[in-house]
Amino acid sequence: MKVVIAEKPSVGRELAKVFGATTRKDGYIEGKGYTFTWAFGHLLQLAPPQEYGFYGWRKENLPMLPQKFKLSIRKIKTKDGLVEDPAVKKQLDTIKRLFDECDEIIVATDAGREGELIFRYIYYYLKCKKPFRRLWISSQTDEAIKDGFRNLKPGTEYDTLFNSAHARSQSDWLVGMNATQALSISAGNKAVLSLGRVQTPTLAMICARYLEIKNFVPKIYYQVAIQLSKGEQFFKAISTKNFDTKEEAEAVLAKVLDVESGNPTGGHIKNVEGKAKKEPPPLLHDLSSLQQEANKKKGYTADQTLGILQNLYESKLVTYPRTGSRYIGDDIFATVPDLIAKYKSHNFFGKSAEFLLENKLNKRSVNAKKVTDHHAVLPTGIDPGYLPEDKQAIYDMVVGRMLEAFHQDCIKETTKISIESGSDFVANGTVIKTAGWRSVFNDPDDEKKDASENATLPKVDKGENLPVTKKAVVEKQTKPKPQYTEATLLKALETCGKEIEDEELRYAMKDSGLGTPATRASIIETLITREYITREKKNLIPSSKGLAIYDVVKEKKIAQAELTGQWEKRLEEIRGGASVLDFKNEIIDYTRNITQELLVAGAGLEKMLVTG
DNA sequence: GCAAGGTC
Repeated sequence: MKVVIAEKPSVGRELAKVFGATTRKDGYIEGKGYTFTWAFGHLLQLAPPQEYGFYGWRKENLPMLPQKFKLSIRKIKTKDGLVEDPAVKKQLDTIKRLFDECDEIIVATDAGREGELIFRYIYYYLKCKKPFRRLWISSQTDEAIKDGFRNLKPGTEYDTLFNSAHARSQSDWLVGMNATQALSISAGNKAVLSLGRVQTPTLAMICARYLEIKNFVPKIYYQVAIQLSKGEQFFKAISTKNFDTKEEAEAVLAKVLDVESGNPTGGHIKNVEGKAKKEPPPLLHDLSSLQQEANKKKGYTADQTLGILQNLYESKLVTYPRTGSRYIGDDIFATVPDLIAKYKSHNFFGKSAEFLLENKLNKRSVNAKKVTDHHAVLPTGIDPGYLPEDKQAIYDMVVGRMLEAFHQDCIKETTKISIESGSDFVANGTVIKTAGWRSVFNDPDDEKKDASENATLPKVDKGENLPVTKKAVVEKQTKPKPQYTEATLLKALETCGKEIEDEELRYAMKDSGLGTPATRASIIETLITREYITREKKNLIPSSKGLAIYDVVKEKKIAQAELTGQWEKRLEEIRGGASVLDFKNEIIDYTRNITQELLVAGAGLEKMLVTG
């Protein structure tokens, strides 16, 4: 018997279905000489400090550098504290029995670093010696699965991938556990002051933005605004220059040839420029883009959206949610017309669905090379029936985005009218000519609109002279960037690697950013639980505690996104066969340094924690 | 009491 182990039940069941295995047992499915079982993500984790004899939070224990890391069963919080998750324990027992009985294991965890780690932790924890081969697929269609099984790889081909995964895991433990204890102890051991490779740079981003806004000095400037009329229609134009003082603006205002100062047609049209602009549809949703949209439109937190989406996934209404890809492969694309057809008589999306069925689909979101462990989020086409409001809202965002993504470009026409009336003025306007994908929701254009922008402009010709019906000086001021919301923070976590100056580090982070799609919501929640940040309406604002910690760590590597870049670069080298030992030694060195530094630097925090 | 990673 061969046992196939997947990362999660949904994949295990899908594989079983393709093989025609149908005998459902508790925790696995049998049939056709195969047994299909699964994990629930990471069942095992690096054991906590006390399992190496580091009891309590004591300076004498630091830095904690286990000779050999141990694995322990994932814990859950109950009223009696942390206990081994009984569901995990049970599944692990099932896997152990199946591994004992089989003559070969086929590893079908997700095709990536963490997927490899999920399997290897189980394999080594169970002290299993059975041979294993690797299924490596990035699409869950029948064809891709069959093809993958015909091309199983030797398990050892992924040893270096496991090495890099293991190094990532241990490094996070070493730096995170030690830095957290060091800071907490030196601040008087009154509260958990957690630090980590991901959470601390995230906190730093929020604090830096907050301080930038707090210290922002707005600069006042002036513009002159005029209103012109063309027949019955009025439109607004703004001086092409900004003025530093009110006096300069008033001097320009005085020169305007408006009707009131005796000029019936004092607005001379110097030029009219029209341009058509194509706006391609947005890509399909990945988890992060969906969390951003849900935060913007409905105010849901990243964590809420993930929870709702997981729920929809468990009800089989949407595909796998924790994806970082906004693309699908050609195989999935082939199923899209049938999927769209399911919404033909939908009372809101029906029209869009019908349009798409009669027109060529836009393939912007179709690119197999950009599908990583999972493809973009799509509805499954199963009729959801009645859904509560929050689930309905998220479900509609998934369906609506699918319709948008395969829709046509939106065609806009921008018009720029240059006017002279004593001095130079300009009027801008944008008109949607063909709505294309924007017809799905018919939302107002979300692009930034300046106050000088006119929704529609009357048809005017070069050389015309029009009456200037109003004029005024407008006082304006420069604005700081806005505080982070969950939406803008998620975006920043995804893209922060792209702002790194060092080219190699930037490259190393090019498809990762800070954290992963599956973990970013929980990173935000951690910062809130620690009382480092609070939600104020949609904004994420640092607390005095958060700012005090930022002040202690802001110059240190643990607060920089670059640290992840450096690790990613080395981990990729390890995957390519480079020494694990060199990296581990560097991490141990760094752990020693940061621990020492924090044991000193945290002392100043004690007072803040007492006074609040 | 602690990381970051995965999932129910």
